[in-house]
This record gives sequence, C-alpha cells and structure tokens, in this order.
Amino acid sequence: MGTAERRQREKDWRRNEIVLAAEKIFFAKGFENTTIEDIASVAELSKGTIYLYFDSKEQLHGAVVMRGVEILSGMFHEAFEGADTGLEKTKAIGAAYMRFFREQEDYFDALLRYEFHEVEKIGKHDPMLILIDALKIGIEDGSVRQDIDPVKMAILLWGQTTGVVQNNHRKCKAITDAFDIDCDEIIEYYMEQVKRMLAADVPSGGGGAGSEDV
Amino acid sequence: MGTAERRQREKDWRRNEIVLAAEKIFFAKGFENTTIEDIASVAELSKGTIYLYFDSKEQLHGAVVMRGVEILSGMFHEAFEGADTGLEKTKAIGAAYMRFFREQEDYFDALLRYEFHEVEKIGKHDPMLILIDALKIGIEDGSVRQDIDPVKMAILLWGQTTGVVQNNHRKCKAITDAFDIDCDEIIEYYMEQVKRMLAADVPSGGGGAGSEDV
Amino acid sequence: MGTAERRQREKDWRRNEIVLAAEKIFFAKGFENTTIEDIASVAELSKGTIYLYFDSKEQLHGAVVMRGVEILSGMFHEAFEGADTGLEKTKAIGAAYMRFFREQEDYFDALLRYEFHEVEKIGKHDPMLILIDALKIGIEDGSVRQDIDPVKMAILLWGQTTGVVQNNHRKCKAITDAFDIDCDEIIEYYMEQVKRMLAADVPSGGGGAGSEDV
Amino acid sequence: MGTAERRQREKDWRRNEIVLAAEKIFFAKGFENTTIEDIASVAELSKGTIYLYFDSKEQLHGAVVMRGVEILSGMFHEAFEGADTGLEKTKAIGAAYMRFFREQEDYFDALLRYEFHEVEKIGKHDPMLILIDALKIGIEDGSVRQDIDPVKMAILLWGQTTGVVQNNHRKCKAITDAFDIDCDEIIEYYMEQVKRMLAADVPSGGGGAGSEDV
DNA sequence: AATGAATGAGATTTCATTCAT
DNA sequence: AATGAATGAAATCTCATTCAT
Repeated sequence: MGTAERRQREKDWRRNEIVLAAEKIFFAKGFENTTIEDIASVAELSKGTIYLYFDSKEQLHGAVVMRGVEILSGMFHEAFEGADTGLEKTKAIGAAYMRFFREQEDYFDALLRYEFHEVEKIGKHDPMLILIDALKIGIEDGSVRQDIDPVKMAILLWGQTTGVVQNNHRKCKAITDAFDIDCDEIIEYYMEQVKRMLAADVPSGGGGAGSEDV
Repeated sequence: MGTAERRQREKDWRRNEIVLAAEKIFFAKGFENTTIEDIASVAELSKGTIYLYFDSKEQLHGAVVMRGVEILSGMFHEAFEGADTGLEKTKAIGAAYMRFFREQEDYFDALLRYEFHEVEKIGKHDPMLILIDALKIGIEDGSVRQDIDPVKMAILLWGQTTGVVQNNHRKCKAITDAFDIDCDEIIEYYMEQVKRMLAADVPSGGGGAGSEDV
Repeated sequence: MGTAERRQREKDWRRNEIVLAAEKIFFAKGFENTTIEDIASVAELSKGTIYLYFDSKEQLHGAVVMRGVEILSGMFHEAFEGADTGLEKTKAIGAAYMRFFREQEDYFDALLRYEFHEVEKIGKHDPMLILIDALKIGIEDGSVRQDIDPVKMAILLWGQTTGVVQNNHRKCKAITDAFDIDCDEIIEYYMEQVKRMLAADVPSGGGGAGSEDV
Repeated sequence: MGTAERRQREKDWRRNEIVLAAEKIFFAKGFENTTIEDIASVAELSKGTIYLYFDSKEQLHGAVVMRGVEILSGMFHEAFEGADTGLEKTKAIGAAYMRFFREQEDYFDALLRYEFHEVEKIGKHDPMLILIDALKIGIEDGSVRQDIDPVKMAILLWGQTTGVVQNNHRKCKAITDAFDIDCDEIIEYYMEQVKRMLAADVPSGGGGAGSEDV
C-alpha cells in the first residue's frame, strides 16, 4: 500500500514537472508558439509521456492557469487576513489583484486567455467568493455601505476590475500616446472610484483624487 | 477610368462577400473551428482567392470585428445624440452597450476575442472617445459630478463595463446556479452603481435598486 | 525440488492462460487490432507480465498457431490411422484438412497468417511429413500410382491444397457472385482431381464429378 | 477544359510517382519497416502530400500491388496469345506465373501480402478469367480433357498454383535441407502434374519427370 | 485574378516494448 | 515475478499559408 502511495506521489510530482516545463515555455514563447515537443524536451520526457498526463495542449494550459489561480487565491487570502475592516479587506484584495497583474504578468495573461471559455460552475477558489465574504464583513462592521448587495457587488467587482486591468494592459501604450496619461494613474483612479462606491462614509459630492490611502 | 472604378467596385463587393461568408461561419462554429476552406466554400471561391483579399485568417476575423464595431459605434452615436444631458448620454451609451451585448451576441464575442490582442493605437471609432465626450458634456451641464476626470473615467468605464459584461456572459449559468441570481439583475445593478458613480446629485447613503430609469 | 517443479507447473499454467487470452482476442479482433493491453486485461495480468512469458506479440501469435497446428496434426494422425490403404490415408488427410478449415476457421486464419513468414526448418509436425508417409504406403500397397515421387508429391499436395483452400476462403463470395458456383463444390471438385492425380487405377479419360467417395 | 485535363494528367502522374517511390522502399525494406516519411522523402514530397493522394500506408501498398497485378496480367495475356492450343495456352500461363514469381519476386511478395484480405468482387484482371478462357478453348480444340469444368478448374488452378509457389517460396531452404530436393524441381514436377490433369491424351500410368516440355 | 495542389508544421493517437521498483 | 509508467516511433490528421499555372 505504501507502494501505491509512493507511486501516486511520483505521478503527482511528474505531472507537476510537466506543468512547470509547459509554463516555462508558454511564458517564454506564448501558447500558440509552443509545441508539445518543446515541452517534452524541457521536461526531459517523451512526447508520449506528456499525453499520458494531459489530454491536450489546451489542458496543459489549463494546468498552468490553475497555478496562477492558486497564487492569486493565496494573495487574496493573505490580503483578506491582513486587513481589519471589511472595507479594508476588500481594498486589500483589489490591491493584491493589481500586484498580481504587475508582478505575475505571465500568469495574468494566461488567466485572461483562459477566461474566454465558458464556465460551468463557480469553483471553490473563485475570487468572487472571497469578495463576498469581505463585503459581508464590511457591511456588518459598518465600513461598507449598508445598502449594497454583497453578492451582486462582488460579482460586479470581479468582473469590472478584471475588465479595467485587462483594458489597461492591452491599451496601455495606446492610451499613453493618445491621452498622455500614465497607465498606473488609471489604476489608481479606479481604486478611488471603487472605494467611493463601497465606503460607508464618503460624502457624495466631495473628495478629489488621491486624497486618501489607495 | 470608368473601368478602373468598376474594377475597384467589384473588388470591394467581393471582399465584402468574403467577410459575410466568414462571419457566417465564425458565428456558427467559432474562430478556431472555422477553416479557410469553409469560408471559401460558402463564398463560392477557392481557398487561394481568399488570400488575395486577406493576408490571414486573423485579418479576416478583424474584418468581421470591424463590422461589429461599426454597428456598436452606430448604436453609441445614436444613443449619444438621442439623450439630453451628459449623464443621460453616458447612461444611454451604457444601455446601448448592454443592448448590443444582448442582441448581437456573436459580434460581441468576436469583439471580445479581438480585444485580447494588444492594441497599437486608439482608433477613431474607439468607444472610449465618445464616452469622453459625453462625460465632458455632463460636467459642463452639471449632470455629472464635477470632480471626475472625464478621460480617466471614460477609460475606466469602457474597461469595467466590458469586464462586467464578459464576466456575466461567461459565468451566467454558473452564477445563477451558485447564487440564484438572474444574470440580468447583475447588469441592472451595475447600471445603478455606474449612475451613482457619475451623477452629480446622488445622496451619499441613499437609493435602492431600480428607483429610477436605468 | 518439489518447489521448483511446482513453480514450473505454475509457470506453464500461467503461460497457457496467456495464450488462451491472446487466442480469444486474436480470434475476435484479428492480430493487428489486438493490443497487448487487451490480452493482459483478459488474462488479468499486467502488460509487463506478458513480456515475462513471451518476447513479442508475434511470438504470442506463434503460440496460438501452435495450438492450431496441434489440433490439425491430431486430426491428420487420426485420419492417417483410420484409413486402410495409402490412398485412403492421403484422401482422409485431405478431408481432415477441409474439415479443419471449416470447423476451426479461426485457427486456419491464424495458420495462414503464420505461413506467410519464411520457414527455417521443416518441423517434426509439418503436415508434409505425414503426407509423405501416406503416399509411400500407398505406393507400396498399390493404391497410389507407382510413378509418383512421394516427397515431391507431398510437398505439392500441401502447398496446392492450402492454396485452394485459402483462395476459396478469400474469394468465396466473389466466386459465387461471379460464377454462380457454390464454394463447397469447388472443394469437392478439388478432391476429385487429387484423387485422379494419385490413384493407381483411374482410367485416363473417364469419370465425372462425384462418381465415387470424396 | 484543356486545363482540367492537364491538371488531371499531372495528378495522375504525381500519384504514379508516389507509387513508384513507395514501391522502391517497400521492396527495399519491407512494408512494415517503411515509413510514410521515407516514401515522402524519396518522392521529394511532403508527408501531407502523400496523404493527399492516399488514405493510408495500406492503400499505398494496394497501389503497388496493382502494378504487380498489371505486370502479371500482361504476362498472362502475352502467354495466352503466344500459344496455339488451349492446353498450350494454359501451360504458357502457368509458365508465365512461374517466371513472374522468379523474376518479379518483390511484386510476388507484395501480392501475397495482399492476398490476405477478403475479396469483394472478381476484378476484370483476375487471373482466373484468362484461365477459364484458355481451358474453354482447350476443350473445344480437343487439347484439354473433355470432362473438366473450365470454371471450376480455373479456380482450382489459380488457387493451387499460388499455393504451390508460395509454399515453395517460404520453405525452399527448409525443403532443400530436409529432403535434398532442389526447389525448381518441385515446380517442374508440379507443371507435369498439371499437364497430366488437363491434357486430353496422357496415358494413365505413363510418363516420368521431364520427358516433355514444361 | 482565380484556382487548387502542395507544403510544412504540429497535434494527436496508438502501441509494442522496455525499465525501474 | 509482477507491475504499470515511460518510451519512442510512426501513423494519421488538420490547416493555414504558399505557389505554380
């Protein structure tokens, strides 16, 4: 029985090795330009073995994405735990996302590529879930506006933040050229707007940009 | 001369035929599953001829997207013209986008696919431009909050709205299953939030869903 | 010692199990379409284990063929023993072959497949040997023509009979369709010709079909 | 229209080139050891192009066999035309087969390999047909025994001759080793037997080996 | 311009066979 | 001995793209 377990561990390990190899090349050359042969060679395995662990290149990509999701999820949980009020938690999660987007650009791109596919079920790591928690806490502790619907808002937040980041990512240069605006400013501006949207105590007509922590 | 013109007209017409054929199949089977052969056969041309008019499958897709962009752009202008205040214009544009997403789902998908690629330059039909105009007008006529930066906000609006819609699109079923929320409610909720974000006169703690026109 | 013997017995038994499994599937799906995996699974063993007992798929096939050869050989010996004169023995062997072909079609096919390969040495069960014996006896007892060379004739008989049967097998339907002849008639006709070729006393121009025992 | 014809001619020509290349390698290395890549490289085409003309390696093999069949068929017709009586024609066809087997060993092997498959329909080049003609003529002109059934006999002759030749081919060395008989003697002996079986005037007990033309 | 054959590159599949445990 | 993962070699398939006519 120990044997079976060891076998399984080895299998898991090898599977992981393959994902690491795939990741390396996907990130270096892009999904389209990567061949299974490339991956096999980096993993020091035969092409056949790759197909022993994965059904298709697409599935391999999915595994890489999963790693990104785990990293992101970890960052979200850390952010969640490290902040006090619900609003702080929410903002921290947003900030974590921005950091992920900046520091893990490859994973972010992989994730975006994946985001095309239809989704069957909300996975238990879905970022929307942690956002819901944060918002609920915020409503309870009074840091977040009382009138928001935490579930709907979480769904919105995830969608719109991804949209802003993606848009920013793809058009950064074009935006800078056309409007002479630094891309980071956009993100900063976005964070402010989100805060205004969520915070319990923001006076309706008030406050310019950057007046507070972002 | 007349000959040359006729030639050109014929060429344009044929090019358009090809785009229409491509569109038909892209929409029916998706970009990946469409072959140039498919398109050629629907266009009643040979594979080679397609390449006389387009450099690549990707470019053909781009032409289809362009048609979608034109439709969208038309809807945006109509929305813009048909509303009075800047805020109304902005909201009308948002509503038009939602309508486009619902009524032209195929174009919307094509557009999303396209949006994936990096962008070199802000095209003169870029939706962000019309949003900037609407916001500027809104600031001037007082319907929109004075403290917003119209350019940054337009950029944000475009990005986040696309994100919300895309997220909604991909996960609609999953969201309904997990949270028992109708997908349209999310869109409605989003529109409210946007209004709150932009309107000059929304009382800070007030207003439930659907209290006004969306 | 007893242990070693038991071991050997177990080994033989398992080897046989494998052959039986292989046979089952070869017969059901044909050699080419059978995988070692198939065989292993029917034998309730792992792929690797098969290779402990056999060097190759081809060798496994050989073992199946060997079973067929043993059956055929048994039938031949029975036929040989059960007939009186050399001519009768020869004819009985022929009849046994026809019966084998009809009743053991799978083995027959396997055998044919095997017969394709070059042969190094005349095995001690080679059907030609028993035919030589029968012919020699026939020459001695006067039932077979005196002028035939028993060895050459035995070689011919084996070759041509196999050829006739194989041809009949492969083209039976086609022949029936093209010439409206029942395949069994061909075999019958063949037996007559052989008899004429071998029998000591057949008048040169005489005898139609079916005039005697076949 | 001339264009279409030329196209077709070119296609045929290329198809033929591929068959020639395949033939070259099949004959040199055997079917199993030949890769499509090999063939493509000899034909100076890409692997993909091979599949444009042939569905599978097996089909390519069939095309090579077809060439062999045509050669054989040609030899048969020549033999048929070159002999006077029906018996001579039949014998000449047999002799042609032997020559084919000796001089076109590669084709002969290819043909044998092919002979495994079931046959749907008697093709118009099937050797049995010409044998039927020869026998019929022989019966009419009195050179062949009156009591034979030309169709059945032709079927037999084809089957048994192929069997003899194949057996001789595969076991030649083994036979020589075991019985000290030259393989050609077997063939010669076979021809005599066939002659005796068919000829109208052979005295029942007469004639040793090699007494006449074979 | 139009055609459609050819290319070439890579994904996928399939297995017999080998090998480490 | 037994296992089953790994290998490696090919077959097959699929297409976007190119090219000769």
